[in-house]
Amino acid sequence: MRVRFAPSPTGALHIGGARTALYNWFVARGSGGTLVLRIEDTDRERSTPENVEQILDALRWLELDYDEGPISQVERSSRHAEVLQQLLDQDLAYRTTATAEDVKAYKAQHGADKGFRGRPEAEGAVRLRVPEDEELVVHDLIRGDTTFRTVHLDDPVIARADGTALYNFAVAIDDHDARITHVIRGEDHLSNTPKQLLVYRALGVDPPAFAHLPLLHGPDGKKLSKRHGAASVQELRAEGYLPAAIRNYLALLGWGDADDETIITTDELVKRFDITRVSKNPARFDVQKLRWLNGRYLRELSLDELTAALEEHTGRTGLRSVVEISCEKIQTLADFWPLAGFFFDGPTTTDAKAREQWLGDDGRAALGDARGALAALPEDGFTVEEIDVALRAVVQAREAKPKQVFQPVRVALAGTTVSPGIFETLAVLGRDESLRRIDAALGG
RNA sequence: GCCGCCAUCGUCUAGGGGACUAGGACGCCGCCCUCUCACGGCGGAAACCGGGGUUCGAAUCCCCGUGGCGGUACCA
Repeated sequence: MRVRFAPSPTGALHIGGARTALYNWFVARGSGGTLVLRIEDTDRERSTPENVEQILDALRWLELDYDEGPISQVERSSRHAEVLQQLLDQDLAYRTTATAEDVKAYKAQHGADKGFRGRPEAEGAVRLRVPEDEELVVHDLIRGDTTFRTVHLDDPVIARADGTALYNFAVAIDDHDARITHVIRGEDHLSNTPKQLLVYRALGVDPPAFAHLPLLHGPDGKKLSKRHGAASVQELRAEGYLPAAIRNYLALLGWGDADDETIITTDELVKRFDITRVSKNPARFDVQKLRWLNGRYLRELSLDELTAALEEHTGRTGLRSVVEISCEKIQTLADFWPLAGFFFDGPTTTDAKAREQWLGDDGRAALGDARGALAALPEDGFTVEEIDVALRAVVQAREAKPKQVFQPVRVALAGTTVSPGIFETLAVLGRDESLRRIDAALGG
């Protein structure tokens, strides 16, 4: 199999596009075939070299490698011109100056469901001749057969007046020349397929196999955008999601097999993925589930791996001991700093409500007792076990509930009521720093 | 408007005529664990869009309706 992924290089690799890339990759890898990249860059306005590079970078980050490409439509313009002239010579296509308004007028006269047929002229855009009334069947690996009648189809413009090729024309030529066997793309291309089928016919070649993926929407059913948290792979990366988790989540967004499992390794996915089992319904992107899944993947990393990932993400070093005690509390790399930043930057989050609740008269009294117990511990005895014993003794002595002692300490150290385990936090912070922070809290 | 695609819990899905008191996962709720938040464990609420057929029997097949989405560019 020769499968091709054709991103539209607008800079960001949209999540829907990432899923299409992933499915293409599954099919290519699963069949021992080849993944070819084809860049849809005939619209030079937005397809800058920088944008193309950003897409490739996102693909590499997701670890979706391609064997060939990128094929650039712009670079293939002479080939497109050659085929165009051929179709013109064979009278399979014709030039016309008819505009969109002319097409509208034509329909007003002949009926809205009648496709536009133009009159050949010496100049103008090139339109492909569409058979008068014939049934064009799109065989789709996911949807089965869809029939389009050519009467409804306008003669499509395949090249501008200046001779440059348009998408529906270029894509067929490029895919054929690249010997593509499988075209897997978004459902928004389904209606374009009959036009491409006509181009293949004019070329006198067999079309590839098609599979049209259902579209992806945001949680509200609308088009996915930044408003929904993230719309591109680049944004997911910035928010600290792992490539493996994204691959797993995206694989399941529109596909599932009889096993119905949720956490599946990429290797297993490649083996199991079956394009014919892809869902026909549009799916909604649910960040909640991705977060959960990402948390599962995060917790499967070794301490060293997670530390390295977090140090790269935060740009800080020396995170290991803190990572060790907070790893089960984060779902993305971005969750780490808000939770554990206080270890390094001090209790900067001034949570007034927390101070009010836990550092009132009772709290300060408990904190004072806790300070005494902690200060009694030797420098080299400031361990989780010893701190545990010492603090629980304070709880006993005060005939208090554990949290009545622990929470004031937590607020003094972290500035908030949420942190890793209090004994672990104290041990990692060390005796001196812990006492310093407690004194600061008591003094304020 | 015209052409086309789609329709199972809030979300992602399993299901392909009897195995369905419709299964799993996220989320939600409750309980357990517990120093907070989590993690983990246990339990719960929660769906076949509507109407007609076909059939002994329909979530599953057909038709209509409704709804959602896509295409309808000298964009891709």
